[in-house]
Amino acid sequence: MPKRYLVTAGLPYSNGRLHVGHIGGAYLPADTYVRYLRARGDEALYICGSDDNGVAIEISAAQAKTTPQEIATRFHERQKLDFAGLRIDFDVYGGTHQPAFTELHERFSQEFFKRIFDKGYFTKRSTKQLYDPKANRFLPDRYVRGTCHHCNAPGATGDQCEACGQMIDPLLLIDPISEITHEPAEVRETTHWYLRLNDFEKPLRKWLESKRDEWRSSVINFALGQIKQGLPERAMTRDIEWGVPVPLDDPDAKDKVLFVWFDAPIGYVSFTAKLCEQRDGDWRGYEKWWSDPETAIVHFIGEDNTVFHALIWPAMLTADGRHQLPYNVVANNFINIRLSGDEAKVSKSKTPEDSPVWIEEYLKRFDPDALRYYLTAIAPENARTAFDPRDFVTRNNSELVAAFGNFVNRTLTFAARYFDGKVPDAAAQTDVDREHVKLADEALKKVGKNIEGHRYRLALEEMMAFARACNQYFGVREPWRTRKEDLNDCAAAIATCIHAVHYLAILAYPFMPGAARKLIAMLGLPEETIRWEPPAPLAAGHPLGKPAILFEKLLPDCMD
RNA sequence: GGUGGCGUAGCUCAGCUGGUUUAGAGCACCGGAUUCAUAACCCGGAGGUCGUCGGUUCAAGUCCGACCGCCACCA
Repeated sequence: MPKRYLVTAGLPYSNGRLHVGHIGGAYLPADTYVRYLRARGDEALYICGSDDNGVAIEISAAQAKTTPQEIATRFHERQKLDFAGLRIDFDVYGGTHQPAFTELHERFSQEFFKRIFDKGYFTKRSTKQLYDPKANRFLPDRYVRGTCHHCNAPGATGDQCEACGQMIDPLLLIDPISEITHEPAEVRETTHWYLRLNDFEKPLRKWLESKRDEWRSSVINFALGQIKQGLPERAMTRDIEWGVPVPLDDPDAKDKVLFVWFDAPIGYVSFTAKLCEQRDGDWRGYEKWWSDPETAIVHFIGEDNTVFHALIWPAMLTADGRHQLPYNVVANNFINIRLSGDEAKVSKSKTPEDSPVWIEEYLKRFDPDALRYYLTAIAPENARTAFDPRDFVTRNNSELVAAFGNFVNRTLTFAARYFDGKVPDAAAQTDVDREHVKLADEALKKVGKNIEGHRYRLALEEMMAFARACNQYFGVREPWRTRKEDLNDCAAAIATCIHAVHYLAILAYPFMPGAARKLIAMLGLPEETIRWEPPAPLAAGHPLGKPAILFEKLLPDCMD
């Protein structure tokens, strides 16, 4: 058993707004996991931050006639607010090019690169690439257009021809034009450093095989499949200005930066170091988290990042040799959206700007916990799923409001009205009552086990199954009847229901921290009492807080 | 073309290493009961030859093969 956990979620790229798919895919399950670990009593850190480097931000900035730094910082701040609004609580939210983090991050990245270089794992090689003489820069494939060398159709981009659907070799494109300046592009020679991933095939395969029982099979199968096909060399440097300068004393390294995917995962390490510096005044504290084998490092990512987290990053770590490999890589698929019946990807241009699938918009109008609940319920753990606004409303109303919230509400209003807002005496508890408490214990175990296995959907269902069982129990015990016929029996039933509410607060905490907090307050308890263990029954006479609506009911068309 | 995934009630999906399941849940639907509760809750009912065909097995949504249909990634 690991002694402590370091949890990361894939760094969001800071050139756009966050939507529900981002959250449900990585940040929310990771947050849920960390909350659970802490409630269980484990030491855990949750590390994240923005990925600020790379050509896309450089080009966004050029188009918006501003600087890459301005773009990166603007979206960094907005994304940070989105996370906070959803109660996704990182211990540190860094950024690979944010003022407070840049210095440490560049140093870590450059030293990392240098150590791998010194060990001889890079191959230096020249290639030809398209160049925009007016913009004075090499052009990524997407930023070139020309006539297709397969079918002679105009307007093909450097990666694909829309007319014939074939892949384009940008160097063969006829009359290539830069998308940046709309001037003709020319071929120039450039030099890059390639990481020989094939050098690591054997250790990576062995390591992945050892994870077969623990990891999601899709991640293992994908990674092993890539190794089987043979890992290629990959360029770890780029011809752009915005990024971490290549730290080599070589004229060919001038004006080049590290490939974003080289420095981005190092962000996990440099942000940890920054956090240690902020907390304890010494950045070196990060070693406890990254080098001590008693720490388990768990990466949460979207499916598109699998190759980097399961192969390239582990290869980098192996080459460097100073840190341990990930304990688990939890990859989720994408979440599409279903608007007016059609399923589609969230898109900056096609998704309406004020659609609640954008987190900024959602938070203006709705409860963060409702979204956390729904995104966990549709978590894309085995396959892509779709965010459907109408389904969101239905599940909010029929599950959170009608089942979970209703049980809490009927229990606490009953206690407020007929027992003076105090916990009644449970002395007359029956076997039925004790059975119900046993069911609660089982729910706690099952939900915990499923979270440990990264089966969040199932875990949430188990929580809801218990909430439903609570309503059944309430119906069986009929306190509204026994109140008039046998007050002691009624008291025992309501005391048991209050105990069950306490269980629900604990069960809900990893998924819906806000609701859990409200429940704890309604139970008249101090906030810090949430521990993932069977709660002691509240003493008879314990004063309860004021009952309040836990989840708001939504109108069917409120998301339209 | 290669690789991986998916195809189970009207809808959204569970069913992990084959045998207590006569195939499950939620929603929607129908009937009933109840009044503590945000017309919420509770009980009952209806609804599926588990994509198709073949195979392995005492036993297959669950394993194997072929095929059909969707999707993603790679070429």
